[in-house]
Amino acid sequence: MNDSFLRDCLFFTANRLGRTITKLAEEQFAPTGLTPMYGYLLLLVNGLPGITQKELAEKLSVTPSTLTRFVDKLEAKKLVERQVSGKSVQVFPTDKSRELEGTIRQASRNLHDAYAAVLGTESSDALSIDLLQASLELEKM
Amino acid sequence: MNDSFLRDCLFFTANRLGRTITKLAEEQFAPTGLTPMYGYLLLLVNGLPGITQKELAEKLSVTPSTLTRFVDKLEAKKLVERQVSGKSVQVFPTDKSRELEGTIRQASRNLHDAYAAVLGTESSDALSIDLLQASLELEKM
DNA sequence: CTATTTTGTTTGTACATACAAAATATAAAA
DNA sequence: TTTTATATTTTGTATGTACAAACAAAATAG
Repeated sequence: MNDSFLRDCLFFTANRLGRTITKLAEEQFAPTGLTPMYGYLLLLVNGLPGITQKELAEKLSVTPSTLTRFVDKLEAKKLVERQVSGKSVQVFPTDKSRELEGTIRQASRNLHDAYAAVLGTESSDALSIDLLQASLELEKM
Repeated sequence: MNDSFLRDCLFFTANRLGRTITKLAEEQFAPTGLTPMYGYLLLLVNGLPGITQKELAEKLSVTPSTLTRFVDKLEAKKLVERQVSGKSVQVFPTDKSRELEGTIRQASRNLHDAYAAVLGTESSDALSIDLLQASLELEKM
């Protein structure tokens, strides 16, 4: 039978890799007490205190509604603070999130090391760039 | 600030592309009345009548519990039938699903054409193969 | 041939994510 | 200055997906 779509279809292969690497990433991020997405969100907020939700949604390529939910959770954990500013909402780090910065960066490095050990450093880095490039082009459609 | 993880981290870039292409795929699959994942599941069942849920879960790289949910929905829509066989469950197509086969294959082609028009046929096909290869290797971990 | 283990499925629950519609707040126009 | 338009966020709701536990059937060991 013809099940070539299992390898030929970018929808399928991209989401498959997404599921696989999410699992690996969650393991590596366990010490942070956060899932990888929340960890990266915190890095952005720590690095750009006062960044708006709109900007965060764009950088992370999630919808504004999703971002609202993320910030709700981080706020509940006292990891960020909201400040309304005109029609935007700015997001600020807390002491607690600044303390987590190092742990998150370490988890991120561990994740990279883990998959690079399997896929090779060169090729996994190249793959990541190709993926970003592809999504940027498709988002323009 | 250092937000290089937005391009260097395979967790992030794979899932980003996954979100982007899922949206495109859902548009192209709209005429089938199914989301892409369900469409591909039906193609597998049509091509291998009596395939077990375990085999389907492996081919699609989702967990067995997820597959149960998928089959529940397709069964409710009269698009597949279950038949218990020992501790396994075999899944069979219905007339309705066989009628949909052509529509699904067309949607799949349209999806491929849509992203190939943006990314290039060669490079999008190569990317898809790289993605599958990467997930196969990471799933061995 | 019974007791234990393994394998496959289902169910309860939880989270990430999206879309559409509603709410909010500023900016622009009249 | 009141009205209208626009940008941002939030809320309601829905789907995909996972894990852990429960369950059922089969395989294996004693």
